[in-house]
Amino acid sequence: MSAQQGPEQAVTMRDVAERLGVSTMTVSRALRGRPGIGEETRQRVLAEVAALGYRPNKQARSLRSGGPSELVGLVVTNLANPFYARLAIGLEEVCLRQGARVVLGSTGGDQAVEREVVADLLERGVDGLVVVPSGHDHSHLGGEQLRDTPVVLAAGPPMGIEADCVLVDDFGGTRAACRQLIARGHRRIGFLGLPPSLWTGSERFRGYAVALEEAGIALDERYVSRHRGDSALAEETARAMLVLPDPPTALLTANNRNTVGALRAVRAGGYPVALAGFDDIELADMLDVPLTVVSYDPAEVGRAAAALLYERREAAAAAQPRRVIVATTLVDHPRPRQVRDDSSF
Amino acid sequence: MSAQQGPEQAVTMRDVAERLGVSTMTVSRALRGRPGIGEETRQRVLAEVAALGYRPNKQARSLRSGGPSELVGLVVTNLANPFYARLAIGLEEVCLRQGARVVLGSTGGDQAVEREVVADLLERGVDGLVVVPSGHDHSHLGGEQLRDTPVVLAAGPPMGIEADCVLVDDFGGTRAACRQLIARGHRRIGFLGLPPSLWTGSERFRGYAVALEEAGIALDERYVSRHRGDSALAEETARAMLVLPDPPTALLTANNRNTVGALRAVRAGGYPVALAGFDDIELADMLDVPLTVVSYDPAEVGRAAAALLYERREAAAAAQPRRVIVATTLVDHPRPRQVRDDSSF
DNA sequence: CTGTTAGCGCATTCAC
DNA sequence: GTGAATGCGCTAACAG
Repeated sequence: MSAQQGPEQAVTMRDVAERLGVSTMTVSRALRGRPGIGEETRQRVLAEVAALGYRPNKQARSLRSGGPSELVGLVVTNLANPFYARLAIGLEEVCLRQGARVVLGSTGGDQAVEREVVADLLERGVDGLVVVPSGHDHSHLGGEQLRDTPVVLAAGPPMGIEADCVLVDDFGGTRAACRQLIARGHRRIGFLGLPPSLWTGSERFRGYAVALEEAGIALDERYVSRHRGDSALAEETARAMLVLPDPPTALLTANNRNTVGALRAVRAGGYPVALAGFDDIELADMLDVPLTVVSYDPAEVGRAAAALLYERREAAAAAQPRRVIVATTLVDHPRPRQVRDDSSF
Repeated sequence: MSAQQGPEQAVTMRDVAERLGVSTMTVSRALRGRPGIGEETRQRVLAEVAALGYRPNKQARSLRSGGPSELVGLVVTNLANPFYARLAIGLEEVCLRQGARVVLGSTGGDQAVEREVVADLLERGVDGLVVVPSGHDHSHLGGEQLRDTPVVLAAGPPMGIEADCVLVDDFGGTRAACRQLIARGHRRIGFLGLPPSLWTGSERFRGYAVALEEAGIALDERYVSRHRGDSALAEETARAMLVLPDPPTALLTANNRNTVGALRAVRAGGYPVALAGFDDIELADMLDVPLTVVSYDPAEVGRAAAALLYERREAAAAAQPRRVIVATTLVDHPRPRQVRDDSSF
């Protein structure tokens, strides 16, 4: 139980050593499988360690050795966003192979908080940082203050600093989706997106615009909306587009909230409109409205980020910044995603 | 940028002290706002700290002071489960007020892994552990090995150990849902649940059974299924119930997967059946099938767990184990949950 | 008010 | 192969 009798001091290396009549160095060597110790001695030590239930203190170890803390910081706005949650899983998976764990740093999308979180994680001696940046200015993620701690940006390219990053193929995915709509005969395609100031807002719109251009379709501003709002606003916007004199026959939505809004608008109004959207939606197969989505694996973003982190450590620190793009696939009438994969709930 | 020129040693307290011609203690006192230092000196120190960009090393601090590491471990099966993700948010929120961050420990539902994760987190000197246990045997979460590290169980009661815990009102929530079905005139109510070996499986079934009993309705085993499967299996099971000679007029589902399966079965077959389920479902308002859900706030579980952790630290370590129950509410035709609440995606 | 001594738990470096 | 000294960065405890 967590409630102990006495202060119950932690067992230290010295306790093990004294009991065996050896020095702490011998214990240390045995524990870490280092050479310079007899096989017999090693066994004796390990036995005593098990008997006493001794556990090395990793903080002290990394302090003395100057080695890695085996802690990697993950800075995101909000884990409730399944993208981040799944990114975290991928990150943890790869970090674990290196013996490292992930420390959470939620920012709530606040740039000032992000700075604090980064500073705090650095004080904790993390070996690296994976950041999904909230703003456009990334200067706090570079320069002196980081003291050699590698940083990998996720889902957005570095701005104002040099750093490795992992991106989703926002452009290619959106273009593919738009192409498919065009291939199915649509020429008036509405776009519900995000502000151009956001990377995803800019790239996904570019995918839309390029696909249109490649097909020789002129971009009609009446069919374009780029704002940062909730799904209610998206629904409103979609509805407004669908009652134009010459309404679009298809809607391309650049993110989840817009997709949900568009779905509602279409369903409520019963418009004969094709839908395609970036990002998967749960239970999409159960909706009455057929939907094509641009799908990708957020965990892969996390895995790639971790890989970059560790590769950077191997390489000369000053090597060229690398950029990894995670691919997307187009999915029709998407099948349900298994979201809850343990059976406790 | 993360690529520096030289080894660029970290700035230490000594660097600050030497530059100012004072001792490291003076710097330490200034930094921690401790008394026993002149206001003027403090300002000089703080200025130099800022100038050098000095950051205290928290690992060294907690090592020397024997104080808290300000790290709390979260042990769950899988963050992709939104329950755990939101629990993590609540936990982080409260921990942050105490200056602590959350370290992730995913187990994948594997008991052996859970043991390792707990051991590893202890080696890292976490101040506390919040665990959503995978199995029935919690002995590895108690006893000597924990060395005074408080543990709080979440979503399941301690078994074989004494520990604080936070539970969801599985029983009450399910009973309320079942009562509502009964109040609406249903008497043949099917139940799709989890194995009795699981806490949630047992408690939620109890809620169902008690509600029936209170209404004087006999429990009919043909209407009861309790297995651990995916939503496809649940769909199959629901369908089988609905084609009975005397089919249920309502289905009560004890968790997400069963709810989804039931929804599919009902939708596909067009059966005139009422549905009620434990746990919220996204986009439930967009489905054609009306649904009542037992809703609760997973973040509250995290918050409560953190609170217990810190209260335990204040209290005598040997105080009585506490148990907090998080309330549930019944929601009809649930409104959409805002899942992605930042605007980057 | 400030500095000195000592040491947290462990590992590097060098003796032996 | 093993042990002693030394110090990682920081802070109690006591000195001045």
